[in-house]
Amino acid sequence: MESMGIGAVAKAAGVGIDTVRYYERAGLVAPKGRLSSGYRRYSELEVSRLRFIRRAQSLGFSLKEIRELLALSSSRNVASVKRKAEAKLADVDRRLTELKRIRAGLSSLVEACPGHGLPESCPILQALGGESP
Amino acid sequence: MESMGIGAVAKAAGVGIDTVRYYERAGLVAPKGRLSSGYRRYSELEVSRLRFIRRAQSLGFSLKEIRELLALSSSRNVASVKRKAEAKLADVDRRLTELKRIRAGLSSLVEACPGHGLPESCPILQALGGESP
DNA sequence: CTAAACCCTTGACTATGGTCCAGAGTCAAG
DNA sequence: CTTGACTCTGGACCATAGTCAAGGGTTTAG
Repeated sequence: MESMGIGAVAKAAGVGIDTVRYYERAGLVAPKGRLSSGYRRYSELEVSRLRFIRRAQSLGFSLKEIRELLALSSSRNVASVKRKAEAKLADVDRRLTELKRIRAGLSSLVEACPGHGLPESCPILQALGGESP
Repeated sequence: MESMGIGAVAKAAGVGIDTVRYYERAGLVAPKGRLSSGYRRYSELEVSRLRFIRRAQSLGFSLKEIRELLALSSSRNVASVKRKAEAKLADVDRRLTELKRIRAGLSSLVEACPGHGLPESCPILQALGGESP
């Protein structure tokens, strides 16, 4: 498989054709070349790049951040790539901490609710109606 | 301060006036009442509600989810309130699991990257460019 | 009373990350 | 050569979560 069309590259990377073109508009992937007809031609390199994008997205990077990451990877600046990943990790940790806090609050509310009786006996309603949970 | 206008409630909750009206359209907050002129009037209750929305949002809840959360408070059925809170807790747990997965992926990548040298030595670029776990 | 500050509605516009469609052109198999 | 699959461009459309502007009316302080 020397080179492939947009349908093949999309299928190989597990994304939609429109998504490939969307990523191209967003400056994330470019075809290896074009036929005289205008048809885009891709190689395995672009498949890897598309998979990189998907993987990075699943790790919580926005397309803008991924574009920066890709730019850095071609500038061969390993230190910058690491710094960006570290910043993202810190962001994830912050979310994790806050989510754990709300989990604890919600959990104690659920445990304290008898599940029957008057609304006054339900701490969930008390918490939502009155002060913040 | 018996009652306040939209500007005051927005300021007290730390959001924009347009945002308050947007939340009203989205069914998240309603003014306590209106003047004959049509001006919205709010009490401290709405300030709490707005603050709750902001906090829940910062924890990664969408406005749709927050609306569901808030709907719990207007239900008079304690059992159903408890069930919904439990479902929301399960939601939070799923989020937590996903975030932990993201954290683990990022963390191992960051730890394995030397922060200098050739891109070939950077596992952030290598791992993301290669296969998926 | 006047003027500043405030508020009203409607509707357009922003960014993100796509998805879909029309109408036309191109490619590959039979 | 014909047919069906594929691809092209451009633009519309979706949801989410706002933000801003136009062109009014209202409230309040001096």
